[in-house]
Amino acid sequence: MSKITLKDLAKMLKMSISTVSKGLNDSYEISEATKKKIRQLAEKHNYQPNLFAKNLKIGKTNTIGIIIPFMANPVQSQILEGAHKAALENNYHIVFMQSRDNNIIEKSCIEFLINQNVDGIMISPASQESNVEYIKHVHENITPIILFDRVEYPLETHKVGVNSFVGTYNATKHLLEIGRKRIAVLCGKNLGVTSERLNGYLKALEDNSISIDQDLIIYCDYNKTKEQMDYELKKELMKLMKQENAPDAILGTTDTLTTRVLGILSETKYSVPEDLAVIGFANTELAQSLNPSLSTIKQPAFDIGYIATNKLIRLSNEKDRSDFPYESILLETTIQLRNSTKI
Amino acid sequence: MSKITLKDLAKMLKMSISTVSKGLNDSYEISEATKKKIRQLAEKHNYQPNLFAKNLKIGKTNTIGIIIPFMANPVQSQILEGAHKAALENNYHIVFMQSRDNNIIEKSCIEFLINQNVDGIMISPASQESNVEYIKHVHENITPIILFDRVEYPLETHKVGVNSFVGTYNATKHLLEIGRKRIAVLCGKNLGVTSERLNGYLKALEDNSISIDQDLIIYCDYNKTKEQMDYELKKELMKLMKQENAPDAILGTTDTLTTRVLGILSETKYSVPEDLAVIGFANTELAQSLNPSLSTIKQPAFDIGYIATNKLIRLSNEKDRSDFPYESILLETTIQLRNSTKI
DNA sequence: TTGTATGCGTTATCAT
DNA sequence: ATGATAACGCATACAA
Repeated sequence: MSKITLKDLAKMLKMSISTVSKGLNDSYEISEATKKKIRQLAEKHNYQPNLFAKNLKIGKTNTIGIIIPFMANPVQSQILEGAHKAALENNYHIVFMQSRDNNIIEKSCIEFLINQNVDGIMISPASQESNVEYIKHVHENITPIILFDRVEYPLETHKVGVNSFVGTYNATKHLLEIGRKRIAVLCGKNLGVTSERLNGYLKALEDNSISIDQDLIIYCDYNKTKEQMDYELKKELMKLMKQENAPDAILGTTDTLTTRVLGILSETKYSVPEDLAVIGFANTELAQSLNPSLSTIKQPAFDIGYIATNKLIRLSNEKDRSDFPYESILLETTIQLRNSTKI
Repeated sequence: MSKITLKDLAKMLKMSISTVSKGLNDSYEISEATKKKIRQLAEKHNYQPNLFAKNLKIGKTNTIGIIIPFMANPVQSQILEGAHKAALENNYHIVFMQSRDNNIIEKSCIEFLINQNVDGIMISPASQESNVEYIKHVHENITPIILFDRVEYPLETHKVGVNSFVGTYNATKHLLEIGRKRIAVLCGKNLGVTSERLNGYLKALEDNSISIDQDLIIYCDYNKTKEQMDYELKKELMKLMKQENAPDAILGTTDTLTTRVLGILSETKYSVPEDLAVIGFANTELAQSLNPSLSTIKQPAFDIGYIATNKLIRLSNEKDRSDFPYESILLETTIQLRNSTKI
């Protein structure tokens, strides 16, 4: 029941190994008649080339590395699902690593992947300035790197993410349309996605002639523990709510922040959406199980993974990278309005 | 910047390739002095053996296959995280596949993994009777298979899952303690985990002298679409609620069912926990963001993945599998009581 | 204790 | 159009 090899096929066909190899690789040197015979026998025995031998010979691994912050996270696992599909279709393997939003772990992930001889790396950076020099060095000298998800990062390469600006712009616009005027916005400190998402919010206010109040912009530090983050966010929020000019809506710029703030609010006397309308980035199916159901900005996470992986695989096969200029692909988000922003 | 090979090291050390190889593999044939020299140089140049050459030679791939129903699912992705850690620690790779709860896809996943020459396969079966004969055949003749998560499946092998019985027993007991007597239970049709989880529920009722009402046992068909499933579950539930003897609590035996029923209830006039207390299997952090926060039976998903992977790796390295009898490891669940079951 | 030679399953170069 | 042979990097049986 052991694997069939070229040698086996050659013996059965009474041909040489190299003829069989060339036949299966559709070489112009082999006659159609022979190719047909070879293919038929290979098919019959379900011949599968030994990837280890092949890769050893070719010097490629047909493997790409993917570095994500956390895999047990709805967006990330959906991205991974898309990446998985693309890899499968191209006969590639994936080695995935988790940076846990930590620069040092991130670097060791990259080093590990390089040692694994991957043909390329996809990374969603731990932060806007994590390992910039090192990543640049790897990209230029060792193996191609492309960015996904968190694409606001100083590296010239392919980037696949979402149009953050439009997502928060539309969400903010919606809040204004239902009559909310004091919109608090939750941002990730040092997170690459923050600036564009904040810009969308600011532009929407500006376009609707609402003055901007810096107090309504709340930054949360992802480097702290969940408990610490929740505690600080709650404090900040409660301070605002007690002011004369209390907010009447909340916009979450990341999945994490959007879902956590709901838990925080449920512990307080403020109700959603009566006191505070809530909308934000969130990719969880659970949004509709929440009470009230949560209005969300949904990212095409699967597509991000799928497209990015295809890009990387193609890039890793280019002889000369300068032939193909780098692209930034920003997919559009979709807004799902539910009860948390009901008028 | 290309990789350093044994040949390079040998040249620098003025030794033969085989001496260096043996030295690095700590062979008894090599003197300590030489070993030391070899190791130092290898360390200095960060030598990493080429896995493709090594595997080609050894005939092992150092790769295991993992088949899960869906990866973008909290429990599954947490299991995968544990598996990932174990694999990393043992210098193994993971190729993961998704069966999408479908027997046919499941079979093709197995075939794919066999073609990849994996050293073993971990599987969470699509259903209780999916591909039984084929899986048995693979396990006995091709590559070892172990079961995780959904371990109620007719195959003699290592199994790593949770103690389903105790989980639902305790949850049911809790519902009784807070005074609920008419507990509806949501089950997955044809799902391996169902029987034990249902048994836990039944035993708890029995121990508390509550008579069993078959009408309160609701089966949901995982082969239908989400919309269809939701529709049918809602209908069933509403029918019960209109009866004289309406249920006053719901127990969900899977993550999917527990979270979905919340969404369904929020569309009705019935409130949680006043009309219906809700508790069930669920591994999502979001449980506390829900309103009311959801009481859950939590599975040690990370541990399941970690332990199962270690088991499989060890099993794949046994010369004679019969030396080591198969084990069934059932980890305990934990119950987190929150507002959805408040008295 | 160290070195030489062989082969794992491919692909590719060079005959024939 | 087909076949013999070398090489990829490694481990190992055997020779020295």
